[in-house]
Amino acid sequence: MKQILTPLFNSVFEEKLIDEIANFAIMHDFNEGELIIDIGTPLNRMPLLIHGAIKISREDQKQGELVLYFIEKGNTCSMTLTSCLNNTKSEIRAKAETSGKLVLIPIEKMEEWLGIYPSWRNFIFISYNNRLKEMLSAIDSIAFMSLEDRLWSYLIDKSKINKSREIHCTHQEIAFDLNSSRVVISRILKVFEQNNSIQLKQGVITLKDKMTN
DNA sequence: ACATTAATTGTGT
DNA sequence: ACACAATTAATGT
Repeated sequence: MKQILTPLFNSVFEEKLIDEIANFAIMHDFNEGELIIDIGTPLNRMPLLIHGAIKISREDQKQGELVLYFIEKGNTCSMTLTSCLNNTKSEIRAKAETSGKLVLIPIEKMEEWLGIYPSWRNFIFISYNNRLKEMLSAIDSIAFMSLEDRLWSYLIDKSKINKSREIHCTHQEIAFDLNSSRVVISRILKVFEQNNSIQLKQGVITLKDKMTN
């Protein structure tokens, strides 16, 4: 397991810490679409993503789902961190966007390491900050951005994550992620297509224009 | 290769 | 938001 961890984390963690992780963490492979954490599940391990991407979303009282952000390799989800530390249940849902691999770290260890390894402390702290920022922009997008803009950044996010200009999913699924209706998404996508920033096929959306990195 | 069906997407009200 | 039309993909014969 160490061989897998080292290339990703050797610039972040000291070697001794990587050894510790290798000793105590459990490796888990997952497939696209797999539900990794659901709302209300108690958390006894902290996930650390190795490959692939995970979609973090929140659910409304009724049926509405709303995507908060995506996690990429080398990161963890700070919402889960909070839940782990407080020993509370998950407030979010984590679903695999692509297939991938993650390691699960027991809570006791993650707490123990906080006191021992500065690099670990740092990592947790940075993760918190990053996610907090993403949360803020998620809030902004809901509160202030038009659906059109939200959809656009959603597309950009997806293409970044899959490292491809091709996004493979139906309008229905997007609508679900953005907590909107399919018809609306279709209409906006149609506009994007007419603006020549997108190409539309059934089940596939291709970004043509600039990458707004 | 063609017909049938289901799923996805487009449009008007 | 809804209903329905049109298009595309999947499946059987």
